[in-house]
Amino acid sequence: MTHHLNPHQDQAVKHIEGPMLVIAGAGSGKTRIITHRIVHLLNIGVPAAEILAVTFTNKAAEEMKHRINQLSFKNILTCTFHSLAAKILRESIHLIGFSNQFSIYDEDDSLSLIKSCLKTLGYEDEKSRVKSIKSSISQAKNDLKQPNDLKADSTLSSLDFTIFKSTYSLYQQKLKEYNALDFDDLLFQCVHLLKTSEPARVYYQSKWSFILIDEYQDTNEAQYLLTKLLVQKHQNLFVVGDPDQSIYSWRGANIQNILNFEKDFKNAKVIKLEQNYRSTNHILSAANSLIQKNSSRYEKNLWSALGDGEKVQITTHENEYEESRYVMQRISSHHARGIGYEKMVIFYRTNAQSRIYEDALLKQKIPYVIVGGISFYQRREIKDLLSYLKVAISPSDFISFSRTINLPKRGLGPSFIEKLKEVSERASLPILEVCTKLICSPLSFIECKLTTKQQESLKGYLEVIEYIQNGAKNRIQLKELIKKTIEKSNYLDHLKEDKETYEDRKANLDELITKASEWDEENEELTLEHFLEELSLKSSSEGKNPYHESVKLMTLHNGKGLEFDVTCIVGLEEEILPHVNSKHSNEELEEERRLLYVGMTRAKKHLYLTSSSYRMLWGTPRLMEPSRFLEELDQEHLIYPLKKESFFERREERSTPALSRQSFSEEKSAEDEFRVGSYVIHKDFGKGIIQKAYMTSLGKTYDVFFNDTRSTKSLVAKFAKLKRG
DNA sequence: GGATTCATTCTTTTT
DNA sequence: GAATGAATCC
Repeated sequence: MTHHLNPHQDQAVKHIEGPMLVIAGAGSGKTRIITHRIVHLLNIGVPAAEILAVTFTNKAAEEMKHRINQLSFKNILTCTFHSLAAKILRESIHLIGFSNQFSIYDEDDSLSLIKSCLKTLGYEDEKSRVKSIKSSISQAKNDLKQPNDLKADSTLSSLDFTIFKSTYSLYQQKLKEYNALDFDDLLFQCVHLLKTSEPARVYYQSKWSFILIDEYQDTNEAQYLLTKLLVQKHQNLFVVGDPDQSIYSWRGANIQNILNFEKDFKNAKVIKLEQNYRSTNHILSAANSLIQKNSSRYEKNLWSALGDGEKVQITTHENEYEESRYVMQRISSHHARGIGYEKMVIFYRTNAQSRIYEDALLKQKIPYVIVGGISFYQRREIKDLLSYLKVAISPSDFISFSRTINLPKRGLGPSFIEKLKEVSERASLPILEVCTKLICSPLSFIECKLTTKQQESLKGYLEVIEYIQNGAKNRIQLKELIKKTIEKSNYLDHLKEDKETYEDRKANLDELITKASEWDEENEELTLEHFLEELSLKSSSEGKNPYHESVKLMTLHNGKGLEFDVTCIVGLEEEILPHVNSKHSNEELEEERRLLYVGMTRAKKHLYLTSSSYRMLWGTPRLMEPSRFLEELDQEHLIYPLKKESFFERREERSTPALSRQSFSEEKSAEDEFRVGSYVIHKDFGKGIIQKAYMTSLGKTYDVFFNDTRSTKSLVAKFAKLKRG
């Protein structure tokens, strides 16, 4: 950005003491305000060590550090809430009775722990609900509720509640036993620490006299309390956010935190930044017209001095292939006219939608990068290897132990693990120690009869672990440590079992080694613990070179904070955006609207909103309805390049039976009572939609997709008495 | 104990 | 349609 600070920005940057809230609309120079304010603080003599900048993602934290470094040589702590909490707990968690060498469990780790808890409690049948239990636990922790604080909720049946409560309880007990914290615990325990330990509170409250928080609208209860605890002494809290871009309520984010800022912090100053430096006006006005449909918001109106620009282009296509072809065409055409691929983005609501665009881009030989998605550190081979390191550091970490003990196959399968677990629980010994005892003094744990072969392989495993432990102690280079771990464990044997993926996975391991050697160079006194911590908190595999000449593909959630010349938002259909699961409540619906708003406001010059009439969804072809959000956009900023008649006439046309062009149906349906796309009601199955109409030996037959069961049934007309829906 | 096949489930977003 | 889990067979 080349502009100077406008008066509002200047006021924010020059602010020094006391709480301040900056409501920063999309494209109003949010990050710029934070970085400039930090530099301003440094310039007036605030020591770098007293400034703390908190962001929401690792990417944002790194970006901020980078931008500060462009303006100043001083080193400022920029981190995410989670990494801040991890840092604090590493130093001080012993004050509340945990070991400072805890492991951090990611989503997968905690899921498998919850699974095993359910099993222990005898709820075998509840396996399908692991995920919902996980999210309930997560929700409870975000609200800082321990198992005993829970009250039966009207939404849960009493049995469900019992299951939930006891599982949560056992899960916490196991985490402590395994010396592990999950993501939510990092925040939870950190708040707990600051609340209960006076010395910790005093220490951390005076450590940072200036705290800045980005994306404040996304804070949850735990993050809010952590913030409050940390700023209590100095009250120099500077938060920046935009309520209209709050898109993480499903993760516990509480929009009230930003809306109540003035009440929470006495004498808070508020500044609104409403000038947008990113988009041209048709785009901006269209986005404004959408977000104004939300009822609960902090009123503001963005404006831009960048001219009218182009109207927002709306198109509907026959099916998702046509849709992707159109997007390809637009991308190529802009590229031909001189816009680099890296300035273009394709946004979708769900990750599952990315595949068709990958295929299309591959076919067109257009370079692309998927941003977000399956992260490098969540790949199986990487997690396996890191688990080896984790067990070595944290010998009670049962989850990492059971992940690695039989990789490669050592003849030490589930039943062996089960037995060990029992012994370890009964003797309350770390799982690794049980193994050592088993080898050194086999008589003391008689129940575990091992074959000689098993003993040998267990010995082999322990040697690997021992090697890692010694290596860590003697500060061997990480690169060396990882290389040797792969060698000594014969892990590659395991990968070789799947020849298809072997090369890829091996390449990933090589990349891990490369990353490790980069770490070795960057930081001499880096310990293995630090390395593991950093990796467990990092989910995005930020591309090697972010400015690479390639089209970006990502979910709308991943788009926050970015901007693109050419922005395509695809799949604008009911059930996708807004997503099916968000349609029950108005709050969730408003969040979907904000999500689209975030996507639209990424666009600088060209914005495309596309949709399909038919789409393969959950394995079956479905007739899709255009997203309600399209109707909410102010018409004067839109254009429908593919059709002469307006989009709404098309919509009319499609809801009448005279549907002539259907790629998924047969033409025979012309004289039938129901046609493809008609809504019907079945007395047992409820409301449905005709997907296919055809003749069989039994007569007219329809394939009907039923909303209630989300499945398609083939029904013979004369037996199934279908009514018009 | 291990591998293969079959079946079922669940499809949102992520630190 | 993918990915996980259970059942079955070696």
